[in-house]
Amino acid sequence: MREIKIDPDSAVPVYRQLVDALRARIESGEIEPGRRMPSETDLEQATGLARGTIRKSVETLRAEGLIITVKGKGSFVAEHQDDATD
Amino acid sequence: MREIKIDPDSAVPVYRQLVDALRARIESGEIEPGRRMPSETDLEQATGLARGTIRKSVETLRAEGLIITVKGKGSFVAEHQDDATD
DNA sequence: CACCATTTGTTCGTATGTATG
DNA sequence: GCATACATACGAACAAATGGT
Repeated sequence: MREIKIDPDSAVPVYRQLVDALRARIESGEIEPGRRMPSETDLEQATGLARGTIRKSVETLRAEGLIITVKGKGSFVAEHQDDATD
Repeated sequence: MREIKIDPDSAVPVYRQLVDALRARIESGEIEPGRRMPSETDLEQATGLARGTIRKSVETLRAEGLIITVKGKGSFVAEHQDDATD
């Protein structure tokens, strides 16, 4: 896992910073639809954050519909349904 | 497996208590270098702890260099290299 | 060879306690 | 009180390596 820079002194909560970083990777296409996201353990190492915090970030992405999560397997970038109504 | 007493109400985390108990068995020579450690399942029964907790203890011993682990086989007391510089 | 039991490895789900701002 | 964040702990599903039948 590549390092993910988190600023613990920022006014932006660290879990939010991680949400933004992961969303950027998804929306840029760096992690393609159907591909697996880094595991929670990977993200712990990449960020230095606690697992509970990682999970809060991942849950946010899930709530946004950007990923789906399967127990025992991991989280995967949603195949979607781009939000564009166009 | 002989029972391993764990005090869930102790200020010492239960995974730490297990680390200490296992380290004592190794350092006393009760489990000799090269011999296999109790399996995770054995330790679950001997302690009543969850497997994740057992694994955390075992990982600590591994990090300390006291044991080596082989997937599908088990963990074995390291042949070492006593830390004594003597 | 196929099958199965044992064993460790990986991953997510949930809950509790503590501390800080 | 509430949100954030860390550590601990239990539970569950899935995966892979090993060894014996």
